[in-house]
Formats: sequence, C-alpha cells, structure tokens
Amino acid sequence: METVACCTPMTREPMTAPQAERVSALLKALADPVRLQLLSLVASHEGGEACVCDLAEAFDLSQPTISHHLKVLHGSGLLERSKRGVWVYYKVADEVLNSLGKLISSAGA
Amino acid sequence: METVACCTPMTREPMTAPQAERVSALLKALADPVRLQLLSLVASHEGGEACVCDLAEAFDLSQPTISHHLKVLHGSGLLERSKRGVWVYYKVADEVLNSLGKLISSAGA
DNA sequence: GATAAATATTGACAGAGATCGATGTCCGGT
DNA sequence: ACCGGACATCGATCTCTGTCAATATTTATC
Repeated sequence: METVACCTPMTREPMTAPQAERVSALLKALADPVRLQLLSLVASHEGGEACVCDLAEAFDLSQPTISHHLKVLHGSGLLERSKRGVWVYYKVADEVLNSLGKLISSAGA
Repeated sequence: METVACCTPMTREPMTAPQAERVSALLKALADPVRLQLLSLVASHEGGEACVCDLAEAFDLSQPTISHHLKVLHGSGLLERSKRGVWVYYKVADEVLNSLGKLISSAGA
C-alpha cells in the first residue's frame, strides 16, 4: 500500500495529473454521507473494529447497499477487512486516512 | 462560513447524518482530479492567487468546463473569488481546507 | 457607444454511481 | 448432510456529474 502522495503538500507546487488521480480516488471513496458515517462508526467502535451486523443496524438501507459501501471503502484502502467465523470485521486504515488528511490540511498552520 | 464539523474528530463518536452530509459536500467538491489540480495550482501560484486565464492553460479542457469546476470549488467554500477588472482571481480558503484535513486525519497520531 | 476580451450561464449528452430485490457463497450448528 | 444466518455479488433502474458548443454578461479600450 503506497503512500497517498509522498511529501508534496499540494500548496507548495501544483499536483501532477497522476497524483491528482490517485488522491481523488481516495476522496471519492470518502465523499459519501453513508460511507463517512460507516467510517466513523468503525473508528469509534470498541477495539476500533466492527462487524457488518453492527454497522447495518445504524442505517435505513438495505444490506446489499451497506455491503457495497464497505466494498468501496475497502477497495480504496481506507478500511481493512478480516473475516472471523461467519462475521466480517472492518477496521480503519489509520495511516492512509492520516496521510490523506495531512495532504489536505497542508494549507494553513 | 461555519466550521466544517466542530470538534468532533470522527473517531471519538460516530458522526451524525447532518454532519456527514455537510462534510461529504466538501469532499465531493474536492474529489475530482481536475479540481484537485486547480486547487493546488491556485495555492502554489505566487501570492496564493490565480486568475482563470492562468489556470485554464494548464488543462486540455474547454473554458466552460474550467469555469464549472471553479464554481463548484467556490460554491463549497474551498475557493474565494475576487474580481479585479476583467479578470477573476481565486484564492484558497485556508481555514476551510485546514479544518477539513484535520477532521480526516483525526485517526492516528 | 461599438468592439474585443475574460468569464459565466445554458442546454444537451454520455458515463458514473447509489440503491434495491433476488440470488449466490461460506460457515456453524443440529 | 442439511439448514439457517452473515455477508457478497448480480442485474436493473434512477439520479447525479463532467464535458462540450453555443450564447450571455461584464469591462476596458478606441
């Protein structure tokens, strides 16, 4: 899992097209209200982990829809997956989220 | 211009639906390769400002398309607009971008 | 005031994405 | 071996978004 966009604070020098492509892929994955809530639910759950059954209850959406959103988050590298028995547990990929945040807030103090 | 999502680091307790809606609106505005490059171009331009003519040259896109992207960025509060003569200058809204980044990277250290 | 240049708006279209119902897969228990 | 529950995949639909050509708006200049 490579770094988001190594050491280029986005306000120093213009991003290249490939950089922008990669970063926007991460942001697209994050830019959905349901997925934001899913991520924060996982992050704030005890142990930093949550199974799908815990998450699905919090929404008025069908199970396939939740599964779809989790797939997007996992596919982009923002959530880590681990299967234990019948349950699948998701966990926030701290480093990825962290470096993404730093990249964005590289503007002010 | 209110704060992105006041003081709730997203990993402490789950985001509410309205919070998620507001944050995702900002992220949607940012989650496009062209807009990311536009933002970084503006930020890295001398004086932290750039007029549309400076920006449009960097892309192989029509002028209305660039104008559209700038409108999205300005409409979401990520870019500030100021008209001087025939030219329109854009400038990064540091605080907005900053607080958004902090919100995201509130995961790790 | 007419003209030219810089930027914005409008209308149309194609591609992407969110959602659902139905179905499939995998695992644990009886 | 069968059954039930947890989660994923598939196919369809509907909405949203990026892009362009054409046109409008604003402003400086002659």
